[in-house]
Order: sequence, then C-alpha cells, then structure tokens
Amino acid sequence: MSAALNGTGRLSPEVREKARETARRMGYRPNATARQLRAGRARLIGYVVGELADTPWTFLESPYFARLTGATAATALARGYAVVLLPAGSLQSEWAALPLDAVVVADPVADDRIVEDLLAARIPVFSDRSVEGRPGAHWVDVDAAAAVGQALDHFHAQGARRPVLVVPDSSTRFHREVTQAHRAWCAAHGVPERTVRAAEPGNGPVIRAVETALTSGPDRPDALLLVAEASPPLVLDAARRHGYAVPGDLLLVCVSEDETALHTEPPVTTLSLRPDAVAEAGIAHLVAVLERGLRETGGALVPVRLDVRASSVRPGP
Amino acid sequence: MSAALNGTGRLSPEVREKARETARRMGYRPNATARQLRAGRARLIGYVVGELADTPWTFLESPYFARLTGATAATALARGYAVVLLPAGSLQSEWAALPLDAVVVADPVADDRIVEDLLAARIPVFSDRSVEGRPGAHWVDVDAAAAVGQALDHFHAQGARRPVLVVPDSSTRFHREVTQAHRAWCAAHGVPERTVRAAEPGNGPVIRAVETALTSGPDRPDALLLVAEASPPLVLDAARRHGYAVPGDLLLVCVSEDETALHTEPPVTTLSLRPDAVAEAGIAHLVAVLERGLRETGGALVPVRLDVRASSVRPGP
DNA sequence: TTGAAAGCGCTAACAC
DNA sequence: GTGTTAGCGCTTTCAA
Repeated sequence: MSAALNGTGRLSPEVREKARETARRMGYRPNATARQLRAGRARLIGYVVGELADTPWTFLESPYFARLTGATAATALARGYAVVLLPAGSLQSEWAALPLDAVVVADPVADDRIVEDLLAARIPVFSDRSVEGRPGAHWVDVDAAAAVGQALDHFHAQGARRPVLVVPDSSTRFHREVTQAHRAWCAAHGVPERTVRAAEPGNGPVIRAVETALTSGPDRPDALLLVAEASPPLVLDAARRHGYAVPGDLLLVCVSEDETALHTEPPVTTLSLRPDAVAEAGIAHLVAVLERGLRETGGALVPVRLDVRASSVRPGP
Repeated sequence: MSAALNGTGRLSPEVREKARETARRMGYRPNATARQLRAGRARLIGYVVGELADTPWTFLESPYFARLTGATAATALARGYAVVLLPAGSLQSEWAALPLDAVVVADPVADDRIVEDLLAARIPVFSDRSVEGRPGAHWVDVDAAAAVGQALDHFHAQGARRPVLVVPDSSTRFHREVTQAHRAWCAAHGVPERTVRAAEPGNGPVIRAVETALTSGPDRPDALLLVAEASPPLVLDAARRHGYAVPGDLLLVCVSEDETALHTEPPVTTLSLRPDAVAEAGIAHLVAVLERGLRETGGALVPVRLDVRASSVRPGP
C-alpha cells in the first residue's frame, strides 16, 4: 500500500497507478500527522517579524514585510515546507504545541527574547546577522551599507551636497547599520551628517519626521533619503507643502517596496531591499541546513536595487 | 509523566510542579506531532485568498487582505489554532501533506476549484456566502448591500445626484453583490446607474478606471464610490489632474483599509469592510464547528463602517 | 500512587 | 509480488 502510493518500492508503474486510482476513488487520504511522526519532522516552519513587537500583526501592512512574507511562504512551499504565521514578540506558549522544524525571525529587535527561547528549545533559527555565531542560528541579510552608499552616491552624482537621512528609531540590525553606513559615507565625503529619526513606524510619524528634516537645520537640504516605510505620494505631498519642488529643489529616494511610487508625478526613485531575493536566499539556506545538515556557514548578503526615477534626477538646464 | 505535565491526572499540585520543573531543566520537550496524532487533530488551519489566483501571493500587498490575514492568524492563535499560508489557486499537492483541521478561503472566485477539492477531501471550509448550502462548508460575510447603500445614501444626503461607481471586474461574490446593490439603489432612487469596471487589480489599472469614470459619460459626475483597492492619495491626485476639486466638485468615498486616507489633504472618507470583525466572526464560527460539532447554521453577516472625512462632505456655502 | 501496555496511522524492513 | 511487524512519541486505560 504504502509502496504503491509513494514511489518507494519497486513496483511496476502499472500496478502502482491502479492502486493509486483505487485508493483515490475510495476516498482514502493518508493521515498527514502520522506520516510526520514517522518521518520525524513536520515540514513546518514558523515565521515571525521581530520589529513592531508591540503591535504584533501590523507587519503585514508594511509593503516590505508583506512581500517578504509572501515570498517566504511561496519559496518554502515550493520546497515542501509550509509556513505558519506567528505574532511579533510571541511567547513560548504560542508555538510550543507546534511541530516546527525551524523558525524564520525577520528583523529581530535588540531585546527580543524569541531567538533565545527558540535556540533553547533546539529549534533552528534563521534570521539576520544579529544572530551570527549563536549555535543553531543562521543568517541571511540585506546589504545595508551598500544600500546607503548607492543612494548617497547617486545623490552626489546628481549634484546634491546637503543630503538628509530619515530613519526610524528602531533597534533592528538593519537600521543600526544604515545609520553607521551613513555616518561613514558622510565622513568619507566631507559632507555634514544630517539625520532625523522617526519616533515610531507608520505614515503619520514618518511624515512628521520628513517635515522636520525639511524644515529644521541650518539650511534647506537638497536631497532626502527616506529609509522608513511611508507612502511615496504622501512624502511627495509633504515636500510640496513645504515649498520644495521635486526634483527641482529636492532629490528624493525612498527605501520602499510600495508600488505607488510608480504612479506619482514625478515617479519616485526607490531603493528595493529585494524581499523576494532575501526570502529565496533564506529558504535555500534553511533547506540546506535542515536536509543536508549544513553547518554554520557564513550566510548570504543580498544586494539591493536602486530604481532611479524622475524624483531623484536633477532636471537639465 | 504525561499526567504531571498536563493537568490530567489527580496529582497534588506540588508533585506536578516538581515534575514540570525537572522536565524543563532536563530540556525535555513533548513531541508536538505525537500529541497531534494521539489527539486526532493538529490545530492547524489553512488560509487561502481566492482572489488574484493568477498572482498567488500578492494578496498580502492589499491593505484589506493584509489586515484580514493578520487578524485571522491572531484570532486563531488566541484560540489555539495556528494558521498556514497557502497560495491563491493552490493545488491539492500543496496542502495534501498538511494535517489541516479546516481551511479558510477568503473571497473565492467563481471558477476556483479549491473549495470543491477541500470538501472532497472532507476538510471543513470557511468562506463567504458563495459556499452556502454545501455540506461541510460554512460562511461569514461582509454586508455588501449595506455598504453600498450607506455610501450612496451619504452621497445623496450631501446633495450629490450623479454618483459613479468604480468596481473591479472580478467574480468574487462581494463584487457581484456590490454591483447588484448599486443597481437596486439607483433604480429605487431614480438615479442613472453609472459604473466603470477596472480590468485588473493594482493601482495602475484602478486609477485608469477612475480616470475613465471622471472623464467619460454624458456629464461630469459629482460623487465617486471606489470599491477597488487603490491608494487614496493617488486617487485624489487623479481627480485633481482632471480638474476636480475634492470635495468641492466631487465627493469621494473609497472602500479601503489603507491608513494613508487619514493623511491626505483633504482626508479621504473610507468605507471599512472590517477585516478584524470578519476574521473574529469567522474563527469563532470555525471553533464552534470544530469543537462543538455545530451543524450548518446561517453564518454571520458583518456590518461595515463608514468613516466620514472631509473628502465626502460638501463644503458649506 | 506507580507502572505497564495499548494504540493513534503511517512506513520501512523483513519474511513469505 | 504480497503479507506481517515493529516502532515513531505521546496519552489513556487498566493492572498492580
């Protein structure tokens, strides 16, 4: 029976087909749980977003995490793993009853206990570089330094000399790296370092931070790099409200996966963190570890992509 | 052992606590799969969005489905069920290996096979009213007719007499009901029925449909009800591009969960389909069916909520 | 109170 | 090519 349904035994294809067909029409379905018990793993992986731990489910409303989540689920399913959604900052009790082969922890915050809890429970963790070196933890990361460098180089090439960075006040590794890379770039290019932090995520606070960036400081900035998730059309509106023409007075680059950036006037240059590529690299790594017993290797660093559009190209004379 | 860890046997609380503690420090973790096998169910439910079957994972990028997904996962987890993400239009092979106690199918499209496949596999289905009457299928639905009625009544009360509806060309039950309710309302109020269909989802096509609605037809409309997911700031921009002042020339209501509606100038009136309430009602129903063997009851009809903001309030004289 | 055993449904191994 | 069996790790039941 078992031999017929799976490809295990050495049966003639004909016999197998007949058995399969018969089984199917009799409404037979193998019990998934029993198979999992036998197999010793459930092909189930957990997925948590560490950021926004105080509003555990809002991550799906961010275009970046929406894409990352979808791509993770898609890639995993293609490899035979199903993804279960877990809330940010989730407790033992919420996942202890699940037969998780591994857990993906996207952008853990500095004080998040979940990674430790999972490792203590001997569940492999796949996260960003902040878990580097912990036994049982593996990483894939976005090249934050390259991202900042690419955007600032682009501004510089377009003639901007007073760029300002807006970044959330978050303790994820990504945001810390962005800040550091910005500092390094400014030092290397002899440009004053101007940074404004958004107190919280969400369009309201981020737009307010943008307004602060555009109105405070010794002189008016001529370029804005926005590394916080905000709606591109709202950012453009904010710039206009404060008397900036984009791209005439202000070059604008948003780190965003929001496709509305394509439909504004002018269209907004975006820096894509490539959630699909991150997900693919992560799941590929996960499969390698789980199925081929791969040991701690250096993880993968996924490059970003700058999609230059009119908002960051200085108009010709 | 078992008796100690769970509350089953009649052990003294003291003994139980000691056993628990000992087990924990020895690093013992009960095998979740074995428990599930024993229990006869996995407390795992599938979640599929039927709409957008050709782009299986994009549903998370829609604010409505992002909220619905998050709320479903949250509510389910609070009741002890974990949610696994399945792609739209998914095949047997993708979920056959999962021990699903039930599957939530959000907004199935007319020709979607998944509901039939699940029922054939004797997996309970929770969906919208389009599955009404099928054995093993249960429903919870949004009150589409009330939604349309509320919005059109609001327009009428504000003095608008030439409202136009923009709706996607989709075969979900919700969109069919919206069209019917619109027709009925127009007939009842002696208002000509004006409808424009968006060929596809996504900001591009929907904005084009809005532009068609604003520029074609015998006369310029004085109110726009947008039932397709689009970014509110982009909709406002489109109206302005075509010479409409909002709300002076055109009243605007968007069916949307997008919080950018709060941050535009003027803020946009939205009609919320209450994804959180839908998710809660759905999971409550699911738990009742799965755990208390509830038979086919009429499902629940969740009311919508109109959040009136400046975009749909005719300015005073 | 403590211990042993049956059995959930499957698959891999071994005997026929 | 077909049939039987052991055992995955747990919980429940029955026996000591």
